[in-house]
Amino acid sequence: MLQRPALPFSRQMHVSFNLAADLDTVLKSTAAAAGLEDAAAFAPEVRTADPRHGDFQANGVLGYAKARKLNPRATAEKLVAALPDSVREAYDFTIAGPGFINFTLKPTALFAWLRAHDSAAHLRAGAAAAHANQTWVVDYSSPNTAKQMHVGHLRSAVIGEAICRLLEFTGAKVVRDNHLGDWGTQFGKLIYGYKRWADPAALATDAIEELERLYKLGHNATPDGSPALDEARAELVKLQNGDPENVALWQKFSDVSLAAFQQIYDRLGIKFDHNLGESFYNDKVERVYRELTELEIAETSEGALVVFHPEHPRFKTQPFLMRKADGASNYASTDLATALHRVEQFKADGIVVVTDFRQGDHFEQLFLTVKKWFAAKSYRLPELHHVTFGAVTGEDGKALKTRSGDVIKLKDLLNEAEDRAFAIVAEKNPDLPEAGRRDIARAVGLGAVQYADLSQNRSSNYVFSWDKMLALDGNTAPYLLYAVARIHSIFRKLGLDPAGDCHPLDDKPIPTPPREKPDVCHLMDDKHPGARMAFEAGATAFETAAELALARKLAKFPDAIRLAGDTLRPHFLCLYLYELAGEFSAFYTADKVAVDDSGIRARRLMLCARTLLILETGLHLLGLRTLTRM
RNA sequence: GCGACGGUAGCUCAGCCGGAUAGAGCAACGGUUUUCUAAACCGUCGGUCGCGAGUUCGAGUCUCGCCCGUCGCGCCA
Repeated sequence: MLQRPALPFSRQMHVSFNLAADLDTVLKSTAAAAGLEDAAAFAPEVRTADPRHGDFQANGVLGYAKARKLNPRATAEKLVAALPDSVREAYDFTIAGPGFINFTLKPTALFAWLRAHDSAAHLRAGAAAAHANQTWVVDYSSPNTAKQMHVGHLRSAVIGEAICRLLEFTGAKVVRDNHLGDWGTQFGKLIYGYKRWADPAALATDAIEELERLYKLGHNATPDGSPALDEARAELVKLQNGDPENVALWQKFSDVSLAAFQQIYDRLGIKFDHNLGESFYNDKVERVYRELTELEIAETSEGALVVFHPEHPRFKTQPFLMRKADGASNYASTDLATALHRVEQFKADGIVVVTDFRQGDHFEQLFLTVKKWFAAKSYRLPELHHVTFGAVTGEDGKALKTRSGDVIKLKDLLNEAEDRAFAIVAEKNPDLPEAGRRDIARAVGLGAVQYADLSQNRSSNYVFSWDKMLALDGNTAPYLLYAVARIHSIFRKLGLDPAGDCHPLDDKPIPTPPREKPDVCHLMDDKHPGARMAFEAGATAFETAAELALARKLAKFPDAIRLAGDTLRPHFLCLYLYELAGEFSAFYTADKVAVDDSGIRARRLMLCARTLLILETGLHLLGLRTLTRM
């Protein structure tokens, strides 16, 4: 997997991105060099360590030695004795306890890592090995058309977008696909209501609001068993049979819905590549029925076409119902067609579907079915991931509702976030002009909502609390944004540009990182790339506890990215960024940056620049906008 | 009934392939500002990791049983 020589640090100024991964590789080959028996089976298990013990620790010796009835400490000593110079140059190491090997980066190696990873492009180039040359389709948000997005749509959108960005950062080509709920029986009632009571003025001002009103009217006018319900069903049949008038209405519903959704998406930094809703797969389900029937994966049961999985304890009797007894398709059939389309049209290596946990059974059955189907047909089988998340509840533990008990519209929720943030900004920073405060409030308010959703393990329910998400203490967006703003402030005061790279995720191609940097630094000048870090020239070695703690935390960024990307759990990145911001705040308090000693000042500016780079890169990966002041 | 997810400090949550003395924030109490944004920092207090067994050098983490909560389980998505 690693094509580069696995040296954590070498004289060629080549520095690995993920130090832990490279250390693991080196230790594995060291085991062979040290003559350990069965060395090929030795797994070093290098991971980031509690800072009290060092930067990284290798725990693998214990399990390895125990399985072979060896003395773990003696084995560890043998291994350590054979460590190559590359490791000796870069790390101090000790054997501790029963046989842990602790590695602490030497300040020179730490310095070299920070020197090398000085731009978003370099960070991305380092991270891109994980999903290089892969295409991933991410299916998220996926609201129903002709309805408002409400608070229940927040998590899928926010988590999905963060996952897209993580996958892109780790090298994947990402296809963002909004699998809209744009087909179904509700359109019969909506058309019924629309044809009788549509208000053109209301449609012009807030179309979605009006469509919701018309659906309710249509629904209330067509109780079970009524002749009106038959009429509504007739409208649905006409739509399904391609009646031009109803198709045009349906198209209008979709168009105005998408326009309304985009207003939300714009605020959350989301832009879909495709909006292939259920309707798109109408003419593609026949093939699914045919192939699954021919393959005898599907069978008829009680008039419906279903799939059972005999090898599965539950799904051998719990059917996957893919065509209703009346012949109509349902979401199982369209989801099967969707999987096929993503593989055939997008050449997906991975598919990620982001929905709440209640759909767990459905996707488990879907994926089991897809695996059998694709295997039988020799279709390429992508990685299939159902990314689930828990419910959003109020502080009483119940579903989030307005005071009057209605569903909270997402639009209103985002507005309230901005308003609340504005009130805080106005209080904390009254000197700022109105426009500046508004802009800060937008970033802080929306960021707070996004970050609150992302910072918690997505598997559990999450308690929505304005006060907690907008707090300046703790693992919150304002705390992180404040750290970013303080760093900008330092550079602003000194008249310096922290890197000219304040928006690290702008659409730049992933470049091959330049490997040489000029030793001679020039005055800051945008026309001389590579010279913009002039303020770092003459930086001396890190000395203070706060400098070292911050520097060491910075070098753990690759591990956070790897963990979040591998598990599709953005909260690992959040936690890292929070800890990094904490280290920075401690450093900021303990060590003044703008000191007279040029060497000290240069190295502290370098720490500031790297902290800013990684905080901003990380926050942008989460979908947040960062600020230069707040 | 079967299954998924959750149960860790008073509250809200982290805790990666089993690893070292289980960590944060809030709340409570105490301290820090002629210095780059105090929207900050430092400290103190706070634990039967739901309960009980088991596996092992080592369990919050794995296995089994039980309790509690949320949710899912045939024609909604």
